[in-house]
Amino acid sequence: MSLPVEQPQPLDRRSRRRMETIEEILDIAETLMTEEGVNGLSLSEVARRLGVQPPSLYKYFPSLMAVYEALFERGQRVLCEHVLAVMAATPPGLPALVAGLEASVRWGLEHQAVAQLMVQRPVPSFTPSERAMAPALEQWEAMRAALADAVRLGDLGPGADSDEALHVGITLIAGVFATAASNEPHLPWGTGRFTPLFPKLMELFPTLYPPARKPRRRH
Amino acid sequence: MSLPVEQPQPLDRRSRRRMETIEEILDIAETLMTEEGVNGLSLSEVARRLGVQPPSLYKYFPSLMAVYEALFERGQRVLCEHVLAVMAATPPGLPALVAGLEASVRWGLEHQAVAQLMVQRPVPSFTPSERAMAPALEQWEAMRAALADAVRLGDLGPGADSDEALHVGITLIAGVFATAASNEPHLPWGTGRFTPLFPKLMELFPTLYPPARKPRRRH
DNA sequence: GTCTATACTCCGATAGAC
DNA sequence: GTCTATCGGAGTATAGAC
Repeated sequence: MSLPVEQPQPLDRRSRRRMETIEEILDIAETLMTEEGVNGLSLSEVARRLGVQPPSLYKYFPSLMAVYEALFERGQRVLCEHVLAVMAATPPGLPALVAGLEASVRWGLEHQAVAQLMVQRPVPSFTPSERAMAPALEQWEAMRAALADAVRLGDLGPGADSDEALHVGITLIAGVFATAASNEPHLPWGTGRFTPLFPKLMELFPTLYPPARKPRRRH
Repeated sequence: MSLPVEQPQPLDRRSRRRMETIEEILDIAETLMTEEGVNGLSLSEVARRLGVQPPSLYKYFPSLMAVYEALFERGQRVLCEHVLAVMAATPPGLPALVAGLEASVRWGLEHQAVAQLMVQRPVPSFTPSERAMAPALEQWEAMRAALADAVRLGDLGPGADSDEALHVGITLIAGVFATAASNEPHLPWGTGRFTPLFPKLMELFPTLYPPARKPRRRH
């Protein structure tokens, strides 16, 4: 997805320091949203924790909404890279799909505040740009391709090569995320009442789209 | 659940007028949360729309948090009554369970703001009281009983008489609610990309808990 | 790029007259 | 039970000195 040269590093010390500050601002903002809710983000409090006066932040972000936008964009980008990497490291077809879905919901639970900003719309006055949305589309395309692979490899029946099957997957991970985040936000994956259900929920795919012949991956 | 005499009606005109005002305040608050987000609720704006000055509201509610509490309590109570009525009017066992789950998620989509207040915790400084929570427990107990019925009637295997199966149901409706509310909040039930998946998701129950013999309700 | 100072808006809540 | 007046605080954002 990205060539070896990610950022050509034409950055002088000044620019690099500036980017570090921006990242630091976003990290503080993320912590703050975790503690006070997504709507609890305020530039004054960020400035307080960063150790500067509020007006200084306007040298880095032109408005509060710009901070939300940057958080949204960074979240989508990081999540997408993570999910694509996990899927690429997993056997194609149904295993890759399941691994990608699990990686998504686990990342969401580890970054709950940003995840809420990304999937719900808790700040009505904020609407993400199309550019910030792009990684999400890329991620869904990858899962859509995994469904097609699953059909081709005989993991699932032909009906699974469909947007409907993708939406089933999205609905299932949304359910695990919502229940776990609301009821037991601090438990690690695999413990508690909801995240252990994930493997069982994945059985819905072969139920809804049964393959004609039995799956190939029988050792 | 309630005897014919619900409220003995010992209410004089004054008390009745007062209760009407309280309901009106809650209705306005609900509309406001729908428009501006759950956090967008403000007593000043409620007063503006009610046509009074902000201090007047303090004759009905001692604080903003008390309004949240009343909204939460009313939501739980109304939802619980609705779900229990639907389940009682449906054949017992798996059909009643599915009907109750569907009624829950449909009610949530028709009252999205209150539903978010009830299941997520978008206002960190607000914590509902145990009393306001009680109807929710009653509702889960009813669904738990429906699962037991389903096992007894042969709709599901013995493993379905479990909290785990209940959590599967909760996770599924949470997923439909989250995806539909976020992506297509204004579409009626049964249209769009997510709510039509509900019947398919319900197939997960017999998949996870297959009955020994085939279900009885073959006419 | 940081600061001080400030303008502006909004809110929750209380006191007290009527 | 309504109002006016007010306190006290929060926030976003801008202007301008250094």
